[in-house]
Amino acid sequence: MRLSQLPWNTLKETPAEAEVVSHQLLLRAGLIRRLTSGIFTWMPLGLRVLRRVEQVVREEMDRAGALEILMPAVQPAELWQETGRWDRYGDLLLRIRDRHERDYCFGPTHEEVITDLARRELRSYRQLPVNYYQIQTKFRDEIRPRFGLMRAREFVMKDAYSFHLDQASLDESYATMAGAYGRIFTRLGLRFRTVEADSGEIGGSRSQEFHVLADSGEDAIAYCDADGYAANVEMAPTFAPRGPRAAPAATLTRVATPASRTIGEVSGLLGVPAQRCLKTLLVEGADGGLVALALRGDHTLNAVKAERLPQVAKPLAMASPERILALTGAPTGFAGPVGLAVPLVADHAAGKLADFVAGANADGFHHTGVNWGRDAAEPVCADLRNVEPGDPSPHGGPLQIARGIEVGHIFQLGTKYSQAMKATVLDHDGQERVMTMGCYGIGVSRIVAAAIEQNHDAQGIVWPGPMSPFDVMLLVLNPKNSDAVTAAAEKLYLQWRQAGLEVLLDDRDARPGVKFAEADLLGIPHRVVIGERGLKDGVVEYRHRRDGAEEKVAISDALAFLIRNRDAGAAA
RNA sequence: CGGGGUGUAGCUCAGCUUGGUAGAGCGCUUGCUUCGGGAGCAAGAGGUCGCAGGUUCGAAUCCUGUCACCCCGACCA
Repeated sequence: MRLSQLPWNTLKETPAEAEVVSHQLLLRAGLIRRLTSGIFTWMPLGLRVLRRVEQVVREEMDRAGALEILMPAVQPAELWQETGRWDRYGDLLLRIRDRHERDYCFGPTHEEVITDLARRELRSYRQLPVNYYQIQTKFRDEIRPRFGLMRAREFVMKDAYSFHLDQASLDESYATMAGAYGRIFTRLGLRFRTVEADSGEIGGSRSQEFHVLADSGEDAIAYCDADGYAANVEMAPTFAPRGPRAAPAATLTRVATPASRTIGEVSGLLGVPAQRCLKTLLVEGADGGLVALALRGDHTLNAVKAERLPQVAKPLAMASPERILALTGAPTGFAGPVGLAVPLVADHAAGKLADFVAGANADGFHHTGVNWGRDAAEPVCADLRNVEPGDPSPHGGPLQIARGIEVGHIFQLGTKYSQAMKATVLDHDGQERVMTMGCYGIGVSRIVAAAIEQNHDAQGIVWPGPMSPFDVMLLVLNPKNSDAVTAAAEKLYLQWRQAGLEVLLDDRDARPGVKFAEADLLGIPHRVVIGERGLKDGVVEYRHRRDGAEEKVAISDALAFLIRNRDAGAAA
């Protein structure tokens, strides 16, 4: 493609509406344009990125035996009423009415459509298993679209649905998909982690998320490189510290701690590290009373875990200051286990504390030298806290915590939809059997944003080779000044393309500085500069976008050199 | 939906408090000079100041309504 033929507008300044880097750079590099909140146009260069991602996804899905179809974007309400989601899905569903006053929605997902298709098409167990997929535009009417492509309302998604006679077959396809997903993100050149997701709903159902690692990610992931464990921080369990609790050594003492409500303040005032302070949180109980949750001062409460306690009301709700005052006789910040008249559950780590500091249930007072079993009842212990870096994983290795952007999710649906929609086949014995389903999604357009979040610098985007809009950017310096340079550039452009390289030729009559700056902004990994200077010596200058080191390459060697570098980048 | 903020040229923003009919930088057009990291000079084009009412001799500016967008929260594969 020739830049001289392309109306390509870059922005030197950051548009005010863009909050995150990926959004800023996508706009500045002229890859997308916003039409309205959460809805974007893909510009020529941006669309090439999207298409490359799609292509990798498509190839790996095909390789894994999935069958590509394309379902309608607009879906009739009747199907959604069958599964009950017409009412349950809520405002996320964009509803449309046609001229006959019939209700439709713009599909936010396609379980209903695919299950309807399956019940019509699939009749015999001999046709199973089957895995259909599509790459489609979806619409979810997000309450608050934000972060550009990261949480857009209209977005491109690859969704796949598999149908099986039994769980064993589903397990097999699920594993195949997990493998395919790993290959997809690896091929795209992204650093990612596969994490175990919530599998609480139906017994036996499994679910894994694929996260691109980036500091700006919305999800926190705990992982261990040593043993391969990875999970969403909400899901990662913590374990009781090994060994017995230290024996009480200090005496229970009431100390004045005026206006010290936070662990930080109390710890600072008394000179006791936060690890030896007890954080006593009061929450609404399932029976209408209050429940105390005790954590070590340096730990934080995990709401998901807390909600699993039978004593605790769902959803988790902190007690109001009024109820805390009524119970403890003190404002918030002074609660403690000594003499507290409500059930108490301690985190495993908090339960191992001895001679610790805790609130005295009196305004402006704490206790030091508190000990379980002596000053307060021996606590019921449970896993209540978020994992911290360095905590052991379930496999034993030390955990690290990183932020991630969810770009893929696979899960076993079971018979949730097939049951509701009576999607059955005849089994070997001629009996009707409800099919078991799996469901596998990839946020294709979100991958584009995630890739930028993970790969950028002060100059602009640094595309991973496989998803760059072009393999090579050929930058011609001052073409107007030299017919020889122009001729040499044209020759290379033709030759390289014939050899299968995708080349973006900057043949514009623009100043070199502009070309360099815009090339960096666009972020094509391999940049070749051809100018009068080098041409005299028969060389062009090569620079890799990420490394930044320039090297001169003989024009005659350039093609082989580029192909080698491109393939090395794709393999890495 | 609750809270906050912003709508002025393609983009980033000033002007609004204290009403007098619109500005800067970037971008765009033309010319000259320049030409290896977002050039310089000169001359231009471009805005019913989101929209609708109202107050006023006069409204970008004050008032009311409305729409859009952004941020925080709740919510959410």
